[in-house]
Amino acid sequence: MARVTARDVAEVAGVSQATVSYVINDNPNQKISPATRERVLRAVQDLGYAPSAAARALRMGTSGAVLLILPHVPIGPVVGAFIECLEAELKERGLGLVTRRVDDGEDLTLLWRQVMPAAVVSMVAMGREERAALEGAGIFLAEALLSPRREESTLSLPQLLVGRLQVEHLAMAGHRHIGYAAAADAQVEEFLRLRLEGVRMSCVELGLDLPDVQWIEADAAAAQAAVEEWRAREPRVTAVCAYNDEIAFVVLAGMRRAGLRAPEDLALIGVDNIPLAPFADPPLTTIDQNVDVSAKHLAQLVRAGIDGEPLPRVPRSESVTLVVRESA
Amino acid sequence: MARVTARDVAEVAGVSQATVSYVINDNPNQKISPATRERVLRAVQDLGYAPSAAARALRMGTSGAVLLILPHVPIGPVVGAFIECLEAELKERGLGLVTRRVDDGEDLTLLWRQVMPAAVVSMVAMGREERAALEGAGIFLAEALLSPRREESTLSLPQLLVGRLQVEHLAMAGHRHIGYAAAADAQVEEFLRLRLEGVRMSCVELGLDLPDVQWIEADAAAAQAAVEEWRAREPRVTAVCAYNDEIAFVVLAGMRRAGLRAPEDLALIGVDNIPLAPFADPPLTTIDQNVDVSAKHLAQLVRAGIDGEPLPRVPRSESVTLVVRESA
DNA sequence: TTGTATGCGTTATCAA
DNA sequence: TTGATAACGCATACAA
Repeated sequence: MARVTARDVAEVAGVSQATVSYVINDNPNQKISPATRERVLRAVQDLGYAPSAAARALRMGTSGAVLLILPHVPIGPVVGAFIECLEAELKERGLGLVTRRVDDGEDLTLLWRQVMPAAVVSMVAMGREERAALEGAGIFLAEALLSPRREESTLSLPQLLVGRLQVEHLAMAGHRHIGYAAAADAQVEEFLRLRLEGVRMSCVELGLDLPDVQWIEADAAAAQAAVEEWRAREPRVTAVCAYNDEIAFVVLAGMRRAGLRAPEDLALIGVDNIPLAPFADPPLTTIDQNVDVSAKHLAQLVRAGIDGEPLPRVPRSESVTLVVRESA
Repeated sequence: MARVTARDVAEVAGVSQATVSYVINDNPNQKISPATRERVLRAVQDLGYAPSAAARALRMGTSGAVLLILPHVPIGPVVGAFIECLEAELKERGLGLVTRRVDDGEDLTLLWRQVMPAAVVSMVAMGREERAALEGAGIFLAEALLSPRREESTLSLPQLLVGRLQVEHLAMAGHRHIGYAAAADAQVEEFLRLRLEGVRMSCVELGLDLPDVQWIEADAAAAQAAVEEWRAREPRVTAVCAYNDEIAFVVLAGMRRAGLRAPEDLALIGVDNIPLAPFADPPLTTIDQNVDVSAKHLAQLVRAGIDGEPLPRVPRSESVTLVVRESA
């Protein structure tokens, strides 16, 4: 059962292969008589013809796909939602999404040269030459970076701001001595660094002590120890920023073991607003990164970039919002 | 900045384009002198040459990728882990993974004809002709289905068993009247149906009453109402199977509002063993589907299938294990 | 309105 | 050991 090609279709329909191509692609500067079109379409149906993506890509110089380059972070609810949303948005615009996670040393050039995407959405920073090469190849680049950059097509996911918002909320509630619950996972090191930096900056600006950092393993007993460290400090830590909501859940488990309640004994604020955050005990106050709107913006950018239209004005920096529940 | 082709490399290296191809692919039945190979490789380096995936795919008749076909379910921690693991396993074997989520009516044939994968891993059932067509096209098919089928290359993710295990554990603890916390999400309908069916079957076999089903929205107050319904039943429901761990968290939140504790007032068991399960209050007893071992098996199957080797003997049905913590 | 012919970048066959 | 050459399936400029 060999592959059905446009030639087979042409033969059955009694037309030339070119005509098949015209019909398939609704080529605008080729008028096709309704009768021929009809015959061709029927033949396509009958034979179950599907154009070869490879041949098309080879001919067109691009696969038409959008390549999403992700750093090697775990795919949790947030990254999942981001991919899901971006995928949906692009699909609506007739674009397919190919997702690739890359390791640190990996050669990005090789990657996009292979995939031949029409556009690249990257969450890892690309070097100067890399960007030039992409431009030269006619591939539109949209970046979604943790550290902001002043480019038209770059929007930043402001991790620094995330940290600041956490502290501001706690300071507003009168806390002066805060702790930081860091994730002991090398994969998220970059995120952690920036969020913690944001926390530090904010502490300095607001005249608070620097955060008291504890590394949290996925273990309630260890978390309990960390919590007790905070409580034993002089002066005592009264509020904690968690790296994310998962860590916050672990901290809550530690507090429970220590017989402590949030926010009375120790206030707690997370990041991500995962679906389970409202169901923590107590419901988790957290920072929402609104990745769905980022995805929407990215999709708009990509769409315009591919079509060569002027880029829509999209916020340089995505909005990050505080979600107040009960834990802080 | 036009694309760097094998011809450019050949020119720089002072050899023919065919030679470049030989060197690149380590063609076994072509001896290349070390000197030539060296020159070619240097030229490749200098020009930053990367072979065109499209051209290669066109020529070879396959893109070499593995196509993962997923139903349109939300990408939570479990599906995320599955993808992640499968991706890693395949990468280890030099295979790339292309993930596609398909809607219900979507034409799968079109999909694989376009991607030209070397193998397809499908979580949606394929029709008889579809499978024949794939075979004809020389594409290896491995299925990971919810409903088992007796094929060599099909392994089932036994959702029925998941439900049974939940009930068996509860029955063992002496519960006779159990409730079922169903997810009110149309996307997971298929999973829900099967898990619930497993619960029903097990109830019948063990001589328990049929489960008392409550639909749980993502809302603690609503969950509280559901919990109180169970408690008001005559005879009273003493244990609940949740559709998954997320629903279990919601039920726990509802119980908390109702002033009830697990397992004393109401035992609770989830499914999935998500990372947060140990940190619920109380820590969640649950069923682990071990998707990582499924992924491993699938990767083995795919590898053998592509290489035309005899398929490794792999369990027809994946193992599902009970993880006992404190909630039941 | 339709058909003919060409090239996209590879790999692989065969002759040198 | 190497090089010329022919597909692979498609889109399009150009001829009819």
